[in-house]
Amino acid sequence: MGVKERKERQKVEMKDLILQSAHQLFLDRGFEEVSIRNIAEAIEYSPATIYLYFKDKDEIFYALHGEAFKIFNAYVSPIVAIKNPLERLFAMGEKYMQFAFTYPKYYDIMFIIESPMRCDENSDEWKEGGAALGFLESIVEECKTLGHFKNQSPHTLSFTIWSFMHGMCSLSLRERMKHYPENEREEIKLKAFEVFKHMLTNL
Amino acid sequence: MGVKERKERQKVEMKDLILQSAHQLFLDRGFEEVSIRNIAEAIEYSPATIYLYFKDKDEIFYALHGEAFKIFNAYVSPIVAIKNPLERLFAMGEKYMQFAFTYPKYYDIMFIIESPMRCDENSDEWKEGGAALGFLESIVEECKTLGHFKNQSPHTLSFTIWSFMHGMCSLSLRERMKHYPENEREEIKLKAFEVFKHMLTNL
DNA sequence: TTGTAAAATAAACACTGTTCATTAAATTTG
DNA sequence: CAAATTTAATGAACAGTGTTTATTTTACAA
Repeated sequence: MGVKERKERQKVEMKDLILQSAHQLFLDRGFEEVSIRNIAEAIEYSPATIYLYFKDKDEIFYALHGEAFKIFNAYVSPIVAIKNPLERLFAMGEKYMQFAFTYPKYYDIMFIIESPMRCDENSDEWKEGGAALGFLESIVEECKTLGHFKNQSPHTLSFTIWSFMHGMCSLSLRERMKHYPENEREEIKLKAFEVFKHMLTNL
Repeated sequence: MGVKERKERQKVEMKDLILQSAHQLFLDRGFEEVSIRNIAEAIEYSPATIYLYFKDKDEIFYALHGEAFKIFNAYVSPIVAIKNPLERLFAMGEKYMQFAFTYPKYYDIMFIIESPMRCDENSDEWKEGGAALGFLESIVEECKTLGHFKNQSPHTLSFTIWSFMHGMCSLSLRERMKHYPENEREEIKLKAFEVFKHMLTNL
């Protein structure tokens, strides 16, 4: 009877099991450092079994890509409580930084790692990603209604802000700040963030 | 007699041959996509021979890292002809972008790829890298003498500028702009650059 | 209980970076 | 010049990677 239904349920359960295991391993070691065999071993199945549920490693990447954005959105969401939109925008920037350095492996998957990165048309993996970007744009728009950012389109300005935040985080995560003395690195990031906020305030 | 000298000369010649071959292959396919065996095949030696001249693949990475920065510095250098320092700064930003999209594989090695990235103390690989950053700082300093960027330290501001430029370039190179319609991507980058320049002008 | 459909796997393929014992070449010594 | 020694190059292997396929095991239906 309900055998077909149960089979489908078991199928998604197995997919979840794989994903959950991959999730934890990626968080610890990073995407490139985790092999299909590692995941298989963790769930006590053979490597070939993984391929009955995911076409290839990229397919797992896509799933975790969406997952990471969900976690990001949850991480950032508390800022909605902030009334002043400019303050909220700045708080979002701070949350973005904190997220990047708290969950560097997620950040990698979301913004740095090279992978097919489809989302041409069907998208689906970028639904959560687009939500995060849309959230930023909506805050920028709200700032505009209060008289900030004169003559600037929220669309363009959002990308400008994202670019700065991402640049700072990815340069740091990918160890391109080593020419700055170790004890100054944290400070220079914070100061650069202050400078950028100042630039936005007087825009 | 001069046999020792000749041997040393041959040693650096061999190193150069390997590097030259690796250089071309990396430029075509990217660092991760080129194997030691590929390089060995290209120079018609066995893979093990590579290891007589380079400790490991990272060692080759370091060499090419310096090489890429030399090419970058040469690419940017024409802007010294520009008298006005603010104009020169903006021209450097434009050159930076052009370089990133003209030589994406170099840009990868320089700023994105994950690799030991030492330079703790001895440095040497970052000599050219530091030169590029120093060049930027000197331009910012010159802008300050002309009254721009009041109350901002060139050190911090340089990193702020670098962060924005790198963020924009790396988001684009790593395909994180796919949620923007294909025909708008180029425009949004140019517009964001304009916005950032405007922000700097009124700083 | 037998036949069939589905799920899981062992084994292989073609790669990867890297090491090491062995062979080949060049140089020094007797 | 021949023998001994140092140096250079390599073949073969190790342990790993993503992925595919033929085979076996399991689960269900008749």
